[in-house]
Amino acid sequence: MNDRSPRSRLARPTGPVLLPPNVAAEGTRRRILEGALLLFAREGFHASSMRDLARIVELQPSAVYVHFPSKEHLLAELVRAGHEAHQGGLRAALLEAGLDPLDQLRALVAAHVRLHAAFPHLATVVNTEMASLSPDLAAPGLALRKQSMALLVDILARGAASGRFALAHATVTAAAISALGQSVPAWYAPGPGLDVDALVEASVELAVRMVGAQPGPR
Amino acid sequence: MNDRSPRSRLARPTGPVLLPPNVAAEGTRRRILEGALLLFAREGFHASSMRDLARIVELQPSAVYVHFPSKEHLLAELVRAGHEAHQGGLRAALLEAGLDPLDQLRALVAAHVRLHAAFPHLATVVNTEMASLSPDLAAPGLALRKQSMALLVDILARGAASGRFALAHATVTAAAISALGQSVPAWYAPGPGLDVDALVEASVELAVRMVGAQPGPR
Amino acid sequence: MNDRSPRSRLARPTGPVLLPPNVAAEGTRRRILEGALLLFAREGFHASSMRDLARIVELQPSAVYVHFPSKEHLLAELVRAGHEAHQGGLRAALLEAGLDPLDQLRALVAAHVRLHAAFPHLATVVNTEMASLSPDLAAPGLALRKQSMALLVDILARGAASGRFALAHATVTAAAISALGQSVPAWYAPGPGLDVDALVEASVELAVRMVGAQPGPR
Amino acid sequence: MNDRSPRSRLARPTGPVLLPPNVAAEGTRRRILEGALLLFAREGFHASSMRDLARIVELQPSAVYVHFPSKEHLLAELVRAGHEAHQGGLRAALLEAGLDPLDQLRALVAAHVRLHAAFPHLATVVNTEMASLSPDLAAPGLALRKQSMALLVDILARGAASGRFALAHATVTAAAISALGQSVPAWYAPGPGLDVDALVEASVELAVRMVGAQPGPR
DNA sequence: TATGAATGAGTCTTCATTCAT
DNA sequence: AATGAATGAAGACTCATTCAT
Repeated sequence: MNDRSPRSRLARPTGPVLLPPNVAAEGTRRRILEGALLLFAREGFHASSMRDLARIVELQPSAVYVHFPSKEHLLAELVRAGHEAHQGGLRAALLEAGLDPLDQLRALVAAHVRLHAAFPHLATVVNTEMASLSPDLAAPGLALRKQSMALLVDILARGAASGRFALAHATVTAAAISALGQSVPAWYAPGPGLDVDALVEASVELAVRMVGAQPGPR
Repeated sequence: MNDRSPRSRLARPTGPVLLPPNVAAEGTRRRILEGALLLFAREGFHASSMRDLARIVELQPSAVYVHFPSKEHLLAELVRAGHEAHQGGLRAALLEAGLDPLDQLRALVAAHVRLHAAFPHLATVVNTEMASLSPDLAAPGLALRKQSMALLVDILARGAASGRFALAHATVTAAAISALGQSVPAWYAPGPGLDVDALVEASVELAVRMVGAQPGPR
Repeated sequence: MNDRSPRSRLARPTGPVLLPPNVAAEGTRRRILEGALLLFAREGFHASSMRDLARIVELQPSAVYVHFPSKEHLLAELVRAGHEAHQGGLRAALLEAGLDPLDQLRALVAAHVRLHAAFPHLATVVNTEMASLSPDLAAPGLALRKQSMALLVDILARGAASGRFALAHATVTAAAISALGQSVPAWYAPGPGLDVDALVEASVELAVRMVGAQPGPR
Repeated sequence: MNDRSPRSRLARPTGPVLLPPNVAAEGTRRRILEGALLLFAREGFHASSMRDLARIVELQPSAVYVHFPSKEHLLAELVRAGHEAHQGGLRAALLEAGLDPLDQLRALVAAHVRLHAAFPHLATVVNTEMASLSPDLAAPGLALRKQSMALLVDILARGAASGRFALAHATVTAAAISALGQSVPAWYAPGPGLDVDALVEASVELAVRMVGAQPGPR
């Protein structure tokens, strides 16, 4: 899972995988993206300077512009990648789930939480720095985000309609489940105390409780 | 939706109450604090310039420094006020609740959510910009935050110990309940569709479900 | 010689006498002058702010303007006082000396050095900060300075003409004697190792040697 | 009196040599250093702004920071260069002098005065603006200064011990000789009236008289 | 006589970005 | 693909000074 292969002595191994597999970038371009991700996640977009980034990736500031046209485009690329990975992860999970809304909820929440645990930096940047994007560059992400939320809302609606869920309040429940995942990068660090699978399992259980799942058909 | 009534030019009405009652500032100092709150919440601390702030409060940038020694101190003051209001709100709620952990949970969650709904700008700033504070200025807030979390964790622990709660996982549950309130400013706006009381009620219900509350003693 | 009398509890005794007797200022005005003297001597005129000064004299910056119209006028006052004290000191010394150029030289150098040892802060300010004065405010000081130099040059000239001195070079000698005194504040601090009288005596001896004094008439 | 010959607009002739040979800087970096030297010498460090400097060297203020990290570092570089040139000049002179303290004194004073006459701007900055340096940046210069003074003090001590000198007072004599050179930039300008060689010769003679040199061995 | 709030110009420095090489 | 020098705007903050009280 960690593909660090021996590289030239100039290589700067990045340790854990920071970017999801849907990011195609390689070489310097990828290093810049990873540096920006780390930097933006740690300092925030506006507190990060191109000089800081250049230092991290051991390049001159001007060299960054060979690969990305602006600081904002860097952020846009990360936000886009993050949203697509998220959306892709949710859709893939739903595809493997059956038609039962409860199964679908379990699958969706598991994927949602797992993604936030696996890519905490990216999730942080996506969730806290999208406001720093101009409307044009933010639009695609916003659309994906809306779709992801719709996925959850739809499951809740169908579960409620079928009597499978006893919702306290659809919107509030959706928000709570969404927040459950989004808050993960803020507090969770994988470790012996709580591994990712246990985190996911507990989160799923909480979601199931929140929707007031009724005894199933079977 | 904008209820600012026509007043004298000098009045500079601030519309809704932005700052909790524990903020003692008056006059220009208060106006600066409110302007900073609005600005920091909307743009983020690092994206907000003292020039912007000065423009908002209709002062020269240098005049802001008559009242606050630095931009960071402005943020620190807001963060401090926010944390104290939050802590105070939680403690007051607990004081009125009985000894039953479930009652305490209800009271705590209600206060937590209500505060986030009543002071969304302040909550946003406190939750997203504390990292912009130097360790010295951040410390008091961090301490309060820890205490607030301990309040919740403690209730969960006592409820679990007494058999009143059937927790899926204490830490995850605490995080989920905390996130439930913290996410409110990001999506909720009081309106006919969902008033604050309904939001609070639904939130409390979700928390109760999350802890797996068992039929009470009586 | 130190006239510190008991004053109100607000009084801030200034310790050693910083200003020569020809400075008439009293009360707050004097305290400001002394504070400015200390500050300008320590930090330099341009590195000293009115806020710093106000802090030193425990006043608000605006209160300083009640006594002096500007920062530059403060400096001008000090420079004027310094030059007048210097000039006065030299003239008084000459008055007591006889007609012999060597006696006059002794008297002049003694006064010159003694004044620099007695009022080192003032001498420092006068010698290093006069360039910070606008031509208008600098003019009186410049004139006095010229006169003081003329006093020395004249003695040298008369001594040379009468065969009493065997000068190496009139201008260079005058400069060296002048510098001999002016450098005192930079290195000398009264103490057991070298008291003022010894400093003065040694300095006079050096000057006498520099002019190549010949065996006297008698 | 102004010998700048007509050259291309871009040449920005600097006229006389302002910096000693031990300053390696070239191109823009050197121009900045020279501009800063002129400016600091004329206005004083604190009265000189980076804008002023940028205007002098025909650059944007920000471009100065490409070459020097701060205004203070500019000063530090000048002070360092000045001290090293001074120290180097003194040592070189002593190397060529024999073992006789009187010869050594002559050599030392000649070098001391000649350097101050040759690089008056640098000497001015070194002597008057070192106090504007933070302790860290001032330390190297302070150390060199101490060594230079020790060179003189040592010669005096040896001359006195050997009976070659009849000192009035070692410390005062050393201070006077030192001041003799340091005061040069304040009053001396090379010209037909007094050329550098004559200045040096006269200065050496004054120093010789000050130490009370006795008839030599030969 | 002194204060507290305010001003407008200025401080040093950093920013994202460009461009010739 | 990358550099080093440069730009012009903007950053936070300080300055000397004013003025109503």
